[in-house]
Amino acid sequence: MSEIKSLARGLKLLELLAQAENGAGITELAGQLDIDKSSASRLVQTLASYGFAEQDPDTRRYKLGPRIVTLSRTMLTRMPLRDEAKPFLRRLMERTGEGAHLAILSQGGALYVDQVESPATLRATTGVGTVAPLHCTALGKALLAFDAHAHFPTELKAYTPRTITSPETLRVHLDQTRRQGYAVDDEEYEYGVRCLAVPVFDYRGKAVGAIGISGPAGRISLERLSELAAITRTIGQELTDRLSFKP
Amino acid sequence: MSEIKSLARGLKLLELLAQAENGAGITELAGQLDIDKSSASRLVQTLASYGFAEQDPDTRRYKLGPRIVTLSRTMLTRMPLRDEAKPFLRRLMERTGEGAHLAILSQGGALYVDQVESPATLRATTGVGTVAPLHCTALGKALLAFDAHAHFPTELKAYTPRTITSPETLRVHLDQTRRQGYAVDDEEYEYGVRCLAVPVFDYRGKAVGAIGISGPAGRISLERLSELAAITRTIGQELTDRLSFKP
DNA sequence: GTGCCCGTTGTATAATGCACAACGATTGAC
DNA sequence: GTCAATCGTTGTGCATTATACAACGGGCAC
Repeated sequence: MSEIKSLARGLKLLELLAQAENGAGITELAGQLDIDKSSASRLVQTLASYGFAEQDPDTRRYKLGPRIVTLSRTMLTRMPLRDEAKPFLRRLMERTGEGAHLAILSQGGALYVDQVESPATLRATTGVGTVAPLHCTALGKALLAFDAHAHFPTELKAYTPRTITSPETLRVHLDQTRRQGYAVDDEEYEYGVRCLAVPVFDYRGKAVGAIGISGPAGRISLERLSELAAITRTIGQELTDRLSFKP
Repeated sequence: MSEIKSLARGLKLLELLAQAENGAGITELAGQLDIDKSSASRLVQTLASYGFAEQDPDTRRYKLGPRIVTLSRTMLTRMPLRDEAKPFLRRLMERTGEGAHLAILSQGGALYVDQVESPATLRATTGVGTVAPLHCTALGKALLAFDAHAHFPTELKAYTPRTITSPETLRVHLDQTRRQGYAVDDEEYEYGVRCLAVPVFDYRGKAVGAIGISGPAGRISLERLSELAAITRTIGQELTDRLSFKP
């Protein structure tokens, strides 16, 4: 049980550095963690000596270090699901013409772990590493509906007027999602952006992620929706089939 | 001076987890750091409780956690150079037809922090977060030649028969790079891949990064080299100009 | 079933991180 | 230009805390 306190503080400092827009000063950091300046200074120095933090030579303020970017990449390249899904994401993009994404459940949201951008000039781009809410994105809904580990969100924040904010409505919506086998985000997270997503299962039948497309509502029209859903479902099923032979 | 020991150990554990291909066990980790199993267990538990590590429920082995990917993204989005460079990277890709990259000096190499992929089916893709050697890549050479903070590599590892492995040759080569204002990697890092890069300077005249293109040697032919170099130099200069008004 | 190896947990001791304080450096106001 | 205030860093004694040792419980192979 017992956490290592100073390691925990160091990690909290990393999160604070991440939140700070233009870096953070030692005094400021110490205040937020309610620890002494000297402790904060030494902790951040340690982070810096391993490349996890960096000091601006001019302002003496600290920010996140480059080592994190490196680690992130090695983590992503070590993710088997990502390798398996890549060609299917490409196909999904080519057949629909829209940006394709792969997400997993993480940190109470949908974590985007890979993408294939659409060549169209007008494109909805959600970068790898983003955590999107579960209740108003297609990938999120797909995870929420099919992944047993997903916690039903306690707060349904409204991002647009179309966002579903009532738990009952969302539950009904998720039932429908399960029945039809794919999830839709109809401008519920961002104005003018529609998304479609389907879950992906591993050899044990457990949902391990979701793939989907995302694009301007003008191109992903309501008339094309069922056609695009069919394509997405097919490719999702193919990926699931591929993952069935992995144990 | 004095490092916080347990934080340092936690960070070392992160690096070990990054190196481990298929996750790592506690005993194994403890052995590599020469600490007790119990310490390693508690440290990794702390990492896990903040999402920096993750335990496979089946094998009980640990691997890197998803929080790192999130942090990496926030760090990249907070990097001003990246925002400034993005449109220039796009232009570079459009005018040359090759994949364009932005790199900074970090961890003794060239850290790729952004890219715009070529639409061509045959493309050389080096993902964001990769650290490439300085002596045999165009971006690396550009940084090595123009960034005063760059340390001359102690070991010049040969990746292909064309890799420059002699320090004297490399110094002469870097002099030439400085004179002509752009760097070339002629299949010195990867077979069949040629790259071109130019440094980018901030308002103080200090090199803060490099941008360049990378593609199959068939398309980046030696005849087109000077033409492509001119384009890259021009766009690099434009980005440098843009950064001059930032203080 | 039995022995082995793994990850986790309890505990006393000693090492380590912490609070307080002082120091140099930088910034801003007058 | 001078002074004061603030910031980040560094020393140091004390007390908290991380650690090593040991024991435990579970999974796996034989």
